[in-house]
Amino acid sequence: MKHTEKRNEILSAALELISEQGFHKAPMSMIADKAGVGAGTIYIYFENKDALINEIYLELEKKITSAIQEGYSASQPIKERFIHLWIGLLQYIIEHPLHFRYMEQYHNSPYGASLRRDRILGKTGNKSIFKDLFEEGITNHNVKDLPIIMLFALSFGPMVFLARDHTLGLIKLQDGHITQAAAACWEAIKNK
Amino acid sequence: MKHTEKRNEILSAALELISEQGFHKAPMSMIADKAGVGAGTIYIYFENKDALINEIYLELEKKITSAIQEGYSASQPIKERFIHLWIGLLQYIIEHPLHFRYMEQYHNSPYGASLRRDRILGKTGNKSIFKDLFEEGITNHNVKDLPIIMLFALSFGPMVFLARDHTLGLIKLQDGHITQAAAACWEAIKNK
DNA sequence: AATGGTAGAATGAACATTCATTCTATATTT
DNA sequence: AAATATAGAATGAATGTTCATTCTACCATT
Repeated sequence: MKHTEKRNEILSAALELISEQGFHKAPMSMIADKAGVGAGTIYIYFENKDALINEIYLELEKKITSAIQEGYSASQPIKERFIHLWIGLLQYIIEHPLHFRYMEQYHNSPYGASLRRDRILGKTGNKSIFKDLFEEGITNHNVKDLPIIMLFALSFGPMVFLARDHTLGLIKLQDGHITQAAAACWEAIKNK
Repeated sequence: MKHTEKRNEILSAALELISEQGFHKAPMSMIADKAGVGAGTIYIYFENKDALINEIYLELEKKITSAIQEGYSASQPIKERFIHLWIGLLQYIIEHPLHFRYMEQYHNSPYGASLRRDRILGKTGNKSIFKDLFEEGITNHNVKDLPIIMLFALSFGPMVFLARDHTLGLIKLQDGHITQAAAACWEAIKNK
């Protein structure tokens, strides 16, 4: 087995266990077993458990970012672009429940809190496609002139709730529901 | 110190530590210290750590439920009632950041996974002020005819995001922001 | 002195991490 | 080509730490 392959085995074993059981119920020994690898081997590929956890997060983020860009056309009206991105992201979440559960866990842990703080308060070239879209919308008076972070909350808060309910089986999201929810979020942020 | 007092000392020490550090970084010994009590004493008042954790959750739930009912006037128009409840709940969260952080932790843990928000939603016959309001709105065509759980997501998803950002110090919510957010949520669910 | 309640030390289980040893694949020599 | 040497990768038992929970000696009250 090649170096990269083994690394990926470890990453995906950890992703699966942590998503399903949480950080504390996913011991390194169990991750090693699931990856078909010795416990010590993990430490050849990752400095420690924290590093492994952060690495998984970064990889998921990369995948999600590239997934939602797909089919994005900068030439469309802003409303259509917003709805395209919103639906694309929710679609991704529904198709990758483990990824979503992992991100949730991460965000609700010290790991995620400090990362988020750095991202938002630090000024290190933190651009995102959504941020760009919101800024454009504010400039052109298509979107309410609110702090970006509030626009994020209005757009993604409902999405996360819906995704959670869906993965928990409390609701079976139909295409119609998704379209309606996207439109409702647009109505929440659009300028009247 | 009376029996009830000591019990409360333990509950509030645990609430504070767990809110700030998370379940696993809040050892029983530390809770005991903070409560000014021996470690073993906690086991006189609570069967084990799980029981303590669940008890805190139940007490918080009771407090929050009664707090949001305050000043609620069933005779007002539905929009005003919605905004009153929404702002009241966010206000409570802002004034009790520890309570909010605790609830968040709990929901994102094995403990809370089962309970979930059917409590607040009143899925199990348990009357809920929100559910009633949404149902009334749908009947009278003031609110979009969507599944209750979606209306819930649209209304409270943004609130949870805002509260999280606020308690993390990422945003300082002004009264104006809160009012605007409440109005935006109403716009998301109202019938056009 | 007997009772009831409490403190905090003792216990043992779970876990992350380390490290001495074994294995494997490639290079070097014959 | 076969035989041997070597680097570095992999292993998993051992270690030290952190906890939840239990146990015992002590204190206050009667």
